[in-house]
Formats: sequence, C-alpha cells, structure tokens
Amino acid sequence: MTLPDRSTPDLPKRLPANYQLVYDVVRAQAPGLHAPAGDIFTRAKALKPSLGYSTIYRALDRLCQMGLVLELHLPGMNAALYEQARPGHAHFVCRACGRIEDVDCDVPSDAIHSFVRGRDGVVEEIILTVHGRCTSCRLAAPEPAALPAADSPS
Amino acid sequence: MTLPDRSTPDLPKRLPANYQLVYDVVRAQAPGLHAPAGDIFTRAKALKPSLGYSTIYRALDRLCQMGLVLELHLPGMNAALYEQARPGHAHFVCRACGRIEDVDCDVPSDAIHSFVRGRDGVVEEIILTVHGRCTSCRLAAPEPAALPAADSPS
DNA sequence: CGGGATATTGAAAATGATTATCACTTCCGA
DNA sequence: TCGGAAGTGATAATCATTTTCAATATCCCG
Repeated sequence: MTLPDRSTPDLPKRLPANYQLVYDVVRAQAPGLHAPAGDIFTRAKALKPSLGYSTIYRALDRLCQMGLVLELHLPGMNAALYEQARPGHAHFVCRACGRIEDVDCDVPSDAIHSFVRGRDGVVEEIILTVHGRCTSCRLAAPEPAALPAADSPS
Repeated sequence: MTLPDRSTPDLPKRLPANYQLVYDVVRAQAPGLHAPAGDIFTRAKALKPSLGYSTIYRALDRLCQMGLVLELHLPGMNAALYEQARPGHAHFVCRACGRIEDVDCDVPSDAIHSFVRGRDGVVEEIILTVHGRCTSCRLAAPEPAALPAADSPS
C-alpha cells in the first residue's frame, strides 16, 4: 500500500496576505464559536471581494499545518468547522440538539506526550471531543435503553 | 436559529438483520484497524449481495447512536472511518504519512464526566485524537520552524 | 391469524463539501 | 532584472454522504 506523499511539508516562511486575512477572520470569531469554510469564505470575501473559494481552503489548510487554526470534524455535521487553535479545551457535542459547547478541561497532555515521545514521535495537537446529551435535551427525552451488544459471530 | 430536530431518538428495540450484519463486519476488523464506509460496504455485500449502499450508512448511523460503533473523522481524510467502539484508547495520526496508530492511553474520563455531569449533561462517548509526526517521518523531515502567530488586527 | 401502522430496503438521483486544474500573476532571492 | 517558485480565482471534477421513493418486511394489538 502506498500512502500519499505528504512528507517534507517544508512550509514557506512568510504567510501570504490572503492567508493572513483568513486567519484574521477566524480569530475574529468569539472564542467558543466554530465556523464552516463557507462562513469563513463569506466573511473574508466581505473584506476582500476578489477572494476565491479555493483560497479559503488553501489558507485553512496551511493555517492548520502551522497549528494556528484547528480543524474540527463533528459527527452529523457534513462540513468541517474551524476555530483558532487554543490548547487545553475540549468540545462537548450534544447528540440530540447538535449544539457545541466548549469544555475547559485539562487534556492529559503529559501522559500523551510521554507515550508518543516514548515511541520517538512528536505531538503537535490534541483534539478531545465528547459526545453526549446536554441538559435540555436530557430533560426533553430520557435516555433510550442501550441494547446489550448483540453477538452473532459467523 | 433553528437546529435540526434530533430530539427523542427513541431507537427501535430490535436491531434489523442488516444492521447486525454490518456490525459483524465492523467487529471482524482487527482491533486498531479502521475502515471507511466503502470498505464496509464491499465486505458486507460479499456476505449479502443484495445489500444497498444506503443501508450501510443507515446501519452505521444507528450503530453509532447505540454506541456500538465509533465514527472517526481524521484530518486530510475525506471519508469517515469506523471501528468497533472500545473506550480507553486514543488515535495518533501522523501528519506526514497519515498513518493511524492506536494509543492505549487513559482518557481523562473521570474529569470529563464530572465536568459535564456538573452541568447536568451526560457523556456518551469520548474521542481523543492526537496529531503529530511518527518516528520515521520525523527522521525523514525535520520540523519546520513554527511561525510566531502573526498579529494584525483590523 | 388479521390488519394496519411503522420500519427497513435497494436503486437511483441529488446534494454539497472539498479538490484538482489551468492560465495568470505575484513575490523573492540572486 | 531575471527566473523560478508560490499564490490566485474561476471553473470543473470528484466523491462521500443523503434523500427520495415505491416496494417489502416486521411488529403490535387485538
């Protein structure tokens, strides 16, 4: 199996003006807010109407590689969400209403770092996502009983 | 803003045979392996040729809701990956080669549970993903220097 | 065993986010 | 200033996932 050639990223030294603009737009989001690429495009285009859609993706890509922006894939959400990278918090996603809530929670970064480092790897980002049900949804609909894992091996 | 009506999931009590079959296929994967829906479809169809693609998605959906299967979105991967739900391990994704490695790492479930419970929510699933570079990729290409977060507020 | 509501099914089409392509411009180092 | 590498926007292409729909299957409650 040949994997895609992603070795030697070797990012250019300077951030192109458009990428900086996209970064600004992302940072302008209130902390705890997350936006799909389309929203970012809209807002960026408002600032510089000549912007093309592709540039947004290219910029977000780069910003993620640089660790400035975090790409967030949430279940039931067809589009990726982006936010300014900000370590030390997790995301709580309510399975019922889909609302996303920031959780100021200490990710066990030490444990992970040492584990990965023990294998000669480097940790660049830790993403912690919690699925569950928020208060209001829990009140609205009680938990359906979980099925006991039905076994039926071939 | 109106959110999609996802309240009251109220899952049917019994697991349809096709869903069970999909579950079996997912469980047949070696632990630590993750498969996109397409693969699962192929393998399931081999067992029951009449299966339609949509059924796979429906089944995976349901199985995820039931907590039997875990849906995994990894960066740079356009398709979701699925694996048997198995709490207490994280995924390490190498940004360079894209390889996925299982990390038997203790997720801080207690801390998260108490935090979320403190807000009257319920935790159903915790997904911990670590991005970084694995040994071989680190040797192949040294870390590009990180840009200092370039500021330029409007 | 009916009988009707409900859930599941597969095929095919629709959707929609993301990527690739391409011709052109811009930037930077030498 | 030259040359190549990187960035650009428009457009088309890709491709995973959803939706639709008509046809079955399944379940519940007598």
